[in-house]
Amino acid sequence: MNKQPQVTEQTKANIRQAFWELYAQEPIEKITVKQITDRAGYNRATFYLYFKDIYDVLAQIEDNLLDVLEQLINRRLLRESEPDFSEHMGVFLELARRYSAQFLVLLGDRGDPAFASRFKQVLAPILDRFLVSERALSPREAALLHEFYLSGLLSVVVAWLRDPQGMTIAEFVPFIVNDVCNAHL
Amino acid sequence: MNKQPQVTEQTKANIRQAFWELYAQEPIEKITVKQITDRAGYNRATFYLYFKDIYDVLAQIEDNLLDVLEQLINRRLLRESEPDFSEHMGVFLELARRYSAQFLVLLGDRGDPAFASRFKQVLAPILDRFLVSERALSPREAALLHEFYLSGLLSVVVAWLRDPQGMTIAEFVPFIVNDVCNAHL
DNA sequence: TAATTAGACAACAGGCTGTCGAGTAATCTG
DNA sequence: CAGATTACTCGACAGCCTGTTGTCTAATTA
Repeated sequence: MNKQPQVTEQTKANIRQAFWELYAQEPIEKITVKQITDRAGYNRATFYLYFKDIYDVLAQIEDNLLDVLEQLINRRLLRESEPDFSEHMGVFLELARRYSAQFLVLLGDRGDPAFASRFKQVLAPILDRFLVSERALSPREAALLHEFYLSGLLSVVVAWLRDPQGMTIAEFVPFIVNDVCNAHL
Repeated sequence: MNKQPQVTEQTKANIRQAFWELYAQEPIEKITVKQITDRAGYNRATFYLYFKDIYDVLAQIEDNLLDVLEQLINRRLLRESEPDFSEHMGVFLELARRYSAQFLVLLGDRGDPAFASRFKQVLAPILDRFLVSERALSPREAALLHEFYLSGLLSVVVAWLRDPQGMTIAEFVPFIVNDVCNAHL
């Protein structure tokens, strides 16, 4: 029986955690490997056993987060034969709440714009199922309308996450459906 | 007559230009002062006469861009007693086109998320004049709706800029007004 | 013409990065 | 259970980048 890999995983997790605590406080370009390993309690060289550089740590965290999102979408949302927007929104908002600490940092002012792009790519197929228009749009117009809703919805969800004293999911969903999206659902 | 300041300004402009050429190609954290000054044809130390660090160069470029935008808004748009959304949009799109190279980089995947925030703050007062809702919204709801449109419109404009072969301003404005925003104008 | 100022630079100290080889502890094998 | 092997961690090194200081040159001023 091999017990070592657990040590490795624990070490990686500790380093990721230390990185994340720093990343929530200061921009990534000010963070040094020494800061991270000091905080995690390892030698600086140990960092390089598990990560290529500091951006690799961030990438792993992002990949993991997008994986969770993708699983949710593929397993719970895209399978339904009669999709319901409110239900989809509710499910998504629960996930957003659970990972709000990460989302708020990654999508915030010190965050990673590339993450926002990837996030939107993952969400795109869901929006496709609901977006309609009065008038028949050209492919180009449809793509732009899609981009509008994708960015708008993502931003409004982030704004909602930023205000923990604000609306509950039960209040927020009908607001989105009735007041924000009423034109194109 | 003092001719020196012109030399200074030219030097700064050369350094800014060299930085920008690099920034369009690679992420800012990979850029070194040496790269910039080599490209601009100065000694590395000269850089520090005019800029605090590399982020200071970016900040100056961003400030300048937001200044231009703010001037446009204060002088041409907010003064009108009977504002017209289509006209505002058209004026804004001309500016966006003129500076599209900068906007596309700053608002793109390798860009600066803080710039997007500041950009939206500058645009906010304009949107305030046009955004309405069927139902009376609470302040919290109104803020969220505002955020939705601000982010959505900015993203759709960026998507439009990315596609130079795409719609003209004359085609794009009515699309925005009639197909995208029809619910809340 | 002499003094002052602006502009540019070479050189230095200090910090961070990425790597390599050595050391220690845990696991496997005969 | 003893010796070999593997997993894991660390100290140390070379090289690059940063930010600053003092110096040199050329232009401006008096």
